[in-house]
Amino acid sequence: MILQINMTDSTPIYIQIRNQIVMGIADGKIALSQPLPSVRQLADELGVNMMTVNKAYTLLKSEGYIETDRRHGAKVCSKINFSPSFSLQLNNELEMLIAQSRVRGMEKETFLKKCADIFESFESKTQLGAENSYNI
Amino acid sequence: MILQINMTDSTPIYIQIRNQIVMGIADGKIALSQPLPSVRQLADELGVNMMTVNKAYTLLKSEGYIETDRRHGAKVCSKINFSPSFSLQLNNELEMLIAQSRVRGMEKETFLKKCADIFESFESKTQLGAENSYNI
DNA sequence: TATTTGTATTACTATTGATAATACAAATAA
DNA sequence: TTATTTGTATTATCAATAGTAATACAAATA
Repeated sequence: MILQINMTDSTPIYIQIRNQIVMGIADGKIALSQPLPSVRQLADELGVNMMTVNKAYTLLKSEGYIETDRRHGAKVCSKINFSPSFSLQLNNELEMLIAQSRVRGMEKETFLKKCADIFESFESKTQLGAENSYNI
Repeated sequence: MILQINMTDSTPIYIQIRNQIVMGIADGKIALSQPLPSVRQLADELGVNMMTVNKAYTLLKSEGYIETDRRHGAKVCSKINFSPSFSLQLNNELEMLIAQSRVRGMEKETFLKKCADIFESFESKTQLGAENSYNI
C-alpha cells in the first residue's frame, strides 16, 4: 500500500500527503518511531516534486508528528503531544462543525454517536499487527 | 452587537462574515427567517466592499443557510436542511479531527465530553429570548 | 570519494482575495 | 409617475499567496 494522491482533487498535494500520514498513524498503518521514506524516494513514487514532499514533512514536523535528521531522514515521533495550539484548533473547528450540525437539525446524541463510531473505527484498526503497516 | 471582523486574521473577510452568521444562527442571536442587513448596509458598517459581503451571502445561500430576494433582501431560511454535501463534509472533517486527537493521546470519552459541552453551550444560549438578537 | 540525507534559495505560474466602478431588473415608497 | 433600494452580473485592477519546480549546498555516512 502506497499513499494515494488525487491530482484532480483541489486539495494541495502536500496537504494530501500530510493528511494521509496522520491518518496512517491514527489507524496503526504507520507506527510510532517508524522511519519514513526520504523526500526524494517518496517524491519519485508519487511522481511529484521533491520540495512538495519536503513541504509536507516540514508541516508534519511543525505540528509535532515527525522529526527529521539530516542523515537519518524523517521518522514518526516516539511520542506525539497534545499541544496547546492543537487544542485551540480543535476547539475552533469543533465549534464550527457543531454549530452547523445543530443549525441543520442534528441532535446532540446523533452527533456524539457519529464521533464515537469514528473513534472506534480507529481503535479497531490499531489492533492490527505490524504486518499491516504501510509500504511507504 | 455587530459582526466583528478581524483585519489581521488570515481568514478571508467573507469567510469571517459567513462563519459569524452561521454561529449567530446556532446560538440563537439570529433567528430563523430573520431578515439580514442589505449587502450595502453591512458593507458600510464593517467598512468593507459591497462585493465582499455579497460573496459571503452567495456562499451562505449556496450552503442553504439564507435566501435572497431581489427586493426584500437576504433573510435566514425558515428551515435549514441536513444536506448530503454537508454530511460528507462533516464526516471528512470529523475523521481528520479525531485522527489527530487520537494520535495525540486524547481518550474517546474526553473527546465526546468536549463535543457534548460545546453542543450544550449552544443549547443554553438558544433559550435566550429574542431581545438578545444580533443588531445586524 | 561518492552517495544520500534534509533544506535553503530562487523562480515561475496560477489562483485567490479584496476592492472598485458600473449597470441592470425588480420591487417598493414617495 | 419618479426616486430609491434591493441583489446581482460584469469587468477590471492590484497585491498577496500558494503550489510546484530546478538547483545547489552542508552534513553525515559508507
